[in-house]
Amino acid sequence: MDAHPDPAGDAGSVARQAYRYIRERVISGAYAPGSRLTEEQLARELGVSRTPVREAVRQLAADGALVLKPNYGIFVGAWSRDEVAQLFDLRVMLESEITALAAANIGAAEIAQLTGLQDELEARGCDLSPDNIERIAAHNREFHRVVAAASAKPRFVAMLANAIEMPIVQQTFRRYSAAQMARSFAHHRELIDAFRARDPAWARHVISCHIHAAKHARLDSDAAPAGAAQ
Amino acid sequence: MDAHPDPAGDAGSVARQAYRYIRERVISGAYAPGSRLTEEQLARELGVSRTPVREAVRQLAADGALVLKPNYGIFVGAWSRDEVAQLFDLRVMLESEITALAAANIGAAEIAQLTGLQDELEARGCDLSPDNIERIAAHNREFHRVVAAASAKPRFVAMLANAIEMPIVQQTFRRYSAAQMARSFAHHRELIDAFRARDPAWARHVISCHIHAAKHARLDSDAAPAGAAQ
DNA sequence: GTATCGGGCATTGTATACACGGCGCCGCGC
DNA sequence: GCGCGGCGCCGTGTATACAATGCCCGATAC
Repeated sequence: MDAHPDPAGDAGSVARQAYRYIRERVISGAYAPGSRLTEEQLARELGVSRTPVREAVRQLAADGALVLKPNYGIFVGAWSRDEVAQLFDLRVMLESEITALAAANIGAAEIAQLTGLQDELEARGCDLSPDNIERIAAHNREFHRVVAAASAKPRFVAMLANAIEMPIVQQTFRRYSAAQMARSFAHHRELIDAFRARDPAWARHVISCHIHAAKHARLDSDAAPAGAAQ
Repeated sequence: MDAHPDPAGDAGSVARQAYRYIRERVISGAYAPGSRLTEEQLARELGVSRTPVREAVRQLAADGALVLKPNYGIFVGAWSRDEVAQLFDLRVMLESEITALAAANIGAAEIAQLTGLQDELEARGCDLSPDNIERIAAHNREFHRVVAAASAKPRFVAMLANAIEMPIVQQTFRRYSAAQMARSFAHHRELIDAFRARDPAWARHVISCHIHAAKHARLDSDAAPAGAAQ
């Protein structure tokens, strides 16, 4: 894996690469929730020494992706169904306020940007294959990021979002049905309309619906995961 | 206080000590905002090697207390007046919701606990000497932590609070006048009464006032002292 | 005088070696 | 057979050595 260390596109330090690698494995479920890891094993997997691995692991522990037991071990984070539900409730609070702010402050350029993003999103939306889902998720994050930027407090909103992102992103969005995806897109469209109307209250309620729907999609997909391949 | 989501490492660990030491120096202003630090200097100050210092520094960067420039240096976090104001606005959002939840869920035991804390707080309140201020601040944090615990989502609320704590705690609360302190205490008392009445709306508005007052106290205290250079 | 290029140096980034501490296992005693 | 204490192994915690990187600043050309 490090045998081909892209000479030109050194996409960051080794520690950063390790961070992304481990994070990806945690999110995708390759490391089972609650399971134990060791620094040395990760170092071997990545073909690097323990030092950058330690750095990545500490960072992921701060994100909540891993839990460290001092002088003992590293464990993959695990959240109960109830905790995930709590987290979505918190997200409703946060994003409602942020989106209302955005509706009051947003400019025409940003609305156009959101429209463009949503066009691309829907162009891809028909294909639900795993790797395309990944691209859709990325676009979706970008959409929400632009909304956060329009709230006039982008830096701190990002910090908050980061603090609670991990338990939510783990496995989310990968199991959306076509109907759920369609509803999600409809919410985005309605949100853009609310922005065009500069109507904070409308925007607030749209985003509330959006996240509530996501919450239940997630909880349902946790409950009935049998069929899908990992 | 075990519930405190402090970064990994047991209390005696060198890395943990380094974390607390540097954090304290940043908060107290011993390291001026925006100034540059080096790992080696910090290691010498603490009498340890760079390794645990690096760990502490990374943690503090995640907290927002420090800013790292890759391959170059470590800088103490600095926030503009406007950013601090934004942060307090965000806190109003968050704590309003959390406090309203707490008002709906809180039990008699927790109300008694808050009352006890507030009694202690006011017993100390007359003395505004710097080291006593520190104790008052600790009690104040504990008060708000108990409220968060009553919101039925303590773990994630703590994560959120942690994410935005640093720019606020830096220098805050140290310059409260006697009148401001008295008002703060009055808010706490009123909040307890709102909890007794199980009135979420009342509690929400009390905490809003509380944080708005804190915001302006902080902004004024930033403006007043000799540091007019910035 | 000013802009640009290149070498030196300070500082971070990574690897390796060693120390410390906890957990589990085995043997002993009861 | 069961509980308890010492011992060894495994894994993290810390120190040190070396490599790589980016800024600072002087030299040089225009």
